[in-house]
Amino acid sequence: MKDRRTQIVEAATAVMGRQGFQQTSVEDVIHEAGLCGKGHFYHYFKSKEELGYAVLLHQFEVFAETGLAVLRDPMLPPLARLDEFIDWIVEGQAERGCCEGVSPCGALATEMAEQHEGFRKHVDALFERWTGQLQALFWEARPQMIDDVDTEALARFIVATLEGALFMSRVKRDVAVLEDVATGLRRFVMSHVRADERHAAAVRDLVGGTDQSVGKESGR
Amino acid sequence: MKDRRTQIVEAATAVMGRQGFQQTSVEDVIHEAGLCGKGHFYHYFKSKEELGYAVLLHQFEVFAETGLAVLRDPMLPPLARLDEFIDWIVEGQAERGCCEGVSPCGALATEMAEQHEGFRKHVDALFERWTGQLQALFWEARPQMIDDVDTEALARFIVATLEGALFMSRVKRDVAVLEDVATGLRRFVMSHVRADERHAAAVRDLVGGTDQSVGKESGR
DNA sequence: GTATGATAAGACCGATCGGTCCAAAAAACA
DNA sequence: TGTTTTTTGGACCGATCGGTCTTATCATAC
Repeated sequence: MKDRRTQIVEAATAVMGRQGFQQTSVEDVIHEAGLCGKGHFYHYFKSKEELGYAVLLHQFEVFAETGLAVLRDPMLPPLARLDEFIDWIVEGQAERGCCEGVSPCGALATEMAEQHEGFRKHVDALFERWTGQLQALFWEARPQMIDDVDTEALARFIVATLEGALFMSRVKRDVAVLEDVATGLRRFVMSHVRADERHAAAVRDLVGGTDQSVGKESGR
Repeated sequence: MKDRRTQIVEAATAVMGRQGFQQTSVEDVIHEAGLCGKGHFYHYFKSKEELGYAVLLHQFEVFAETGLAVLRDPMLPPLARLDEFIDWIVEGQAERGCCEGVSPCGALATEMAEQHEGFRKHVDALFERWTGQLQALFWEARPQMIDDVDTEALARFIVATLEGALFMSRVKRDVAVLEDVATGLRRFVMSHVRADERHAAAVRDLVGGTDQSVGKESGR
């Protein structure tokens, strides 16, 4: 049973995901949350800005609990987890028709980061967690990888590329872009893996595979 | 000698690059352009939206004339031009301290694309031009490249990655991210080049190079 | 019963902003 | 000199929005 506050945050996340932060008035949020009167809203939040932080945080938690969790799945070898994670991103975007973003920096976070310093730092913090998570994964996978891999740079490359592809597919309203980029990204990661390890638990169909979206499902 | 209209557009591009489209009032633009009275502004523009289109277009032209032109430089072999172009992106971001974006989808275009359909289509159009330009480059470079390269996918990969890295470096206020990604990107492109061609006119210091920003200058 | 706090409903204020309109000065042109 | 266009400067309108405040209803706990 959720309390009112989280109910409001979830409603706000939904409506702001559709319209953006600026474009959403607190009355929109109130209406979406099904409550009546501003008094009620301001009983739970000091200001719209405070709501903004809560929405950002909520988005982050959703992303961390569903997406980043895949990167830690103890049942799979590290590189397979990365594969799974990329799938998860692509599938999510496909399901949503490339609009609103589950991604840490979907339209919403992107907009808010640009808005003011406080929001920017929150978004930055998630980038940090995300790349950190990937770095840990590569650290774990280092037996399979070539020797001089800069894990931090590699992690950031992946984040930046996915982020850019997410944005691009949003603008083009076409998942195909993201799918192609995901294929390229797998290939790129593969080029950091020892040749004699490339068959095993590692990245699937590194060349020519175009059907990333029909992969095995993880518990979601 | 610029006419008033373009003077206004340039002022608007500057101030909106700093504050965003929504956050910039027409009075801000008027002030930045050094003219007085709204009447004067509305003498040249029907609405703020019309100004928005003009700003977007202006940004595109700047990007096309300075950035995309590098990709067509007839004095250099194709892959060297790509190298030069990546340099240009990194240097631009470094000069601006990772804030406002010369990039086609700097903060401004990103925000506006999300704003309404018309803006989105304009941004999409530039993506198309940009990837088209890259595709043409790879087509020209095909003798040096391995056989089964999907030039469209490769071009889009580059655009998405640069876009994402630009955004990420903006959020982190740190060019290092972009520099690392650029290095990775060169490596990725390199993996599509025939092994026996990797020395020549092609991509510079593909491995371990960390000083992309001190490259040779092109006429800019 | 009564005090407390959640809920409902909405009037209201102050500020911002996009856009219109007007009138007078200045400049360009005849 | 007279006419037209540009420029100036700002008042003003209507709408939106964030935020405050008030009043009333309802449930719960003590």
